[in-house]
Amino acid sequence: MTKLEDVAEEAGVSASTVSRALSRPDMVSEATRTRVLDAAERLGYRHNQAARALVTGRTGLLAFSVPSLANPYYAPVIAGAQAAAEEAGCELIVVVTDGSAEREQALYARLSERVDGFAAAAPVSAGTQLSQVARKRPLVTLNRRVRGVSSVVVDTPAGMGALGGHLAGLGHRRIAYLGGPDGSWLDPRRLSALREAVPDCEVAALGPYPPEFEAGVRAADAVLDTGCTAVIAYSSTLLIGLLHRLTLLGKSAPHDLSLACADDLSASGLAMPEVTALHVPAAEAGRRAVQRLLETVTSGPTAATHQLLPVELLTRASTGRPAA
Amino acid sequence: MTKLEDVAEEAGVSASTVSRALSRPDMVSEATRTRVLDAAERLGYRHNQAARALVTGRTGLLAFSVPSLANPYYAPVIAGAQAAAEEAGCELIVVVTDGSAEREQALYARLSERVDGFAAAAPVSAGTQLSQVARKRPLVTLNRRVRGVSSVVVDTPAGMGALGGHLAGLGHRRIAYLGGPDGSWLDPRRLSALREAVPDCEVAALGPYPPEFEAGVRAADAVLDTGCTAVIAYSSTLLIGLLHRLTLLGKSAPHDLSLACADDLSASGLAMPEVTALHVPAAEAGRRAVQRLLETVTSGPTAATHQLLPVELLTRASTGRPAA
DNA sequence: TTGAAAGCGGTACCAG
DNA sequence: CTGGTACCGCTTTCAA
Repeated sequence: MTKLEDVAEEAGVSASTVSRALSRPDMVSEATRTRVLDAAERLGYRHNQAARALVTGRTGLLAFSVPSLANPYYAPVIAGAQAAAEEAGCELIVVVTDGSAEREQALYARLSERVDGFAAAAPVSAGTQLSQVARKRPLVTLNRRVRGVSSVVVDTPAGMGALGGHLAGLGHRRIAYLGGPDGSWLDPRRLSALREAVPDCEVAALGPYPPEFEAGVRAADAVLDTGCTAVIAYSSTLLIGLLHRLTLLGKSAPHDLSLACADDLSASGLAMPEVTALHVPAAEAGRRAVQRLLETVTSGPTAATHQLLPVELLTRASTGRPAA
Repeated sequence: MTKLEDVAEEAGVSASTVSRALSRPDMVSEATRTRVLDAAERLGYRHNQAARALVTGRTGLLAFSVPSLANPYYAPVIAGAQAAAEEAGCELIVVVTDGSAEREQALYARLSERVDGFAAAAPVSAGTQLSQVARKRPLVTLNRRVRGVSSVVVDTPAGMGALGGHLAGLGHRRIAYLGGPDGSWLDPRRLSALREAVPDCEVAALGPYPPEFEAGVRAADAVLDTGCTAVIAYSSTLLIGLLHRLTLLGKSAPHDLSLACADDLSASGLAMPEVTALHVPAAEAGRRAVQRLLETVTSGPTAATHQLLPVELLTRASTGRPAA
């Protein structure tokens, strides 16, 4: 591999100068800079991250943990995170936690000396544990807010409020909410927001359900049993399963039941069955989390920031007035 | 951070001895080994990967590329890969390529000096490009076979043959195959295998389709237009979309149409609608790919190996005799 | 079997 | 603004 010294020789300067020209361009004269950059280009020079990490203490690696990859929700989140990391010349180590606090803690322990920081999507560890981690390493949580830890949260609770308002406005008085998964920080907040938004309605909270097609299938009968005229599923895969089963039972939306989803459907490539849903800026959330993480990494510990990303209510054909 | 020297002091030996005790236990005496291990334990010593990488040239990082994370197929694949990497003390850098050859090449260029090797799931780059990469860095392909490059391939073509035999045995003579995605190496091989297995049948190849619910919805009419009595979808999400649309049209399986999936349904949490499908050892495939990669990394370049993993035909209620 | 010493490829301080 | 030099933490000769 071509190293600094090779470039130095090619450019007729010292290794230190090459290092500066590459990392702090403003510390060398215009002339040498171009000469060095030229030489580096000619030789196809690339930084040796290990060597750099050894002296700077920064590895250029970020850990990004997600509860699961089976939920398509995280596909755009990771895409956004990856894009942000790449722009900063960093790489993402994606780790799946299966929604287990132990696995989360294990990964913090295992990786804390290998990465510059952690982004944790929907972590289930105790708040105190997360604060602890944040004291040792830069940490940003996604869809979870902990005192003293920077976070990016998609405001689905507000979206649930809007969704509730929409349904109540159509005349619904009994609404079912298919919640889940266990340990979710957002889930109870969505439910509360919904209840507050529709004080005149009865809200039947069902669940928890995993974000899977089959869970939606299973949930259908429970939903019908509640006698609700509208149902909100917290995830798109859940909704699709529900939809499937209801169709099989000869129920159609919005005629027999209004159907809505508290999650984005576009990740599932779902526009065809026109389902009322919340548009969630998932890629943006992933991007923001990593950007914020990089700020902390670069500028050292600062006061925690909490970003709340708005969601948009997309009213479509699956919701309507309840049957008399 | 506690370093080698700290442990050395604690154990009353030199740093070199600690290094040996930790990395080549058989090179030190029983007594010192335990003493060193004790000391290391006491101090909570952890290797500094950067320092180690600088001298050994091995980073303990593996790149794992996948076309997409929206397809739940890759969730177990990555889980298996991650487990194998973790057992070897390595970390996985997961990169999404969106099925683009340029992005694949870009990632090889970007990462080739940062990782010990590459595992590429369903890469679309030209075979010559992949061979080229393999010459510079250990490379294992998954669901793609290239001369001279180690590979792990799930034998879905054989599975398609079995599926075809099953359908033909039931009396089907016109079978539709919903294929995709573009650039897939396996896809044409599955189609050929199907055709060979059912020489008496007419096989209508539809597609390519992306592995999305909505694509399945859209495909339904095309399927009905073919007048086929059975349909095989290449991915589970596609199948679910198809199933939804067919149900909506009042068609039921297997009465109106036999339905099968060339992909595993369990990743989608799908057992309820009893769909005939291939069971694909996805986690095992991911695990094997990484294990083989690690072998190459450890033992240096050896002859390429090609592993073919069998799939299992799960015959369920969605397939039956065609309606007279 | 063990210790001393020489780097691995960079960065950053210190003179000049 | 530039070059010389001392490390960063670990592995690996080379001697003892």
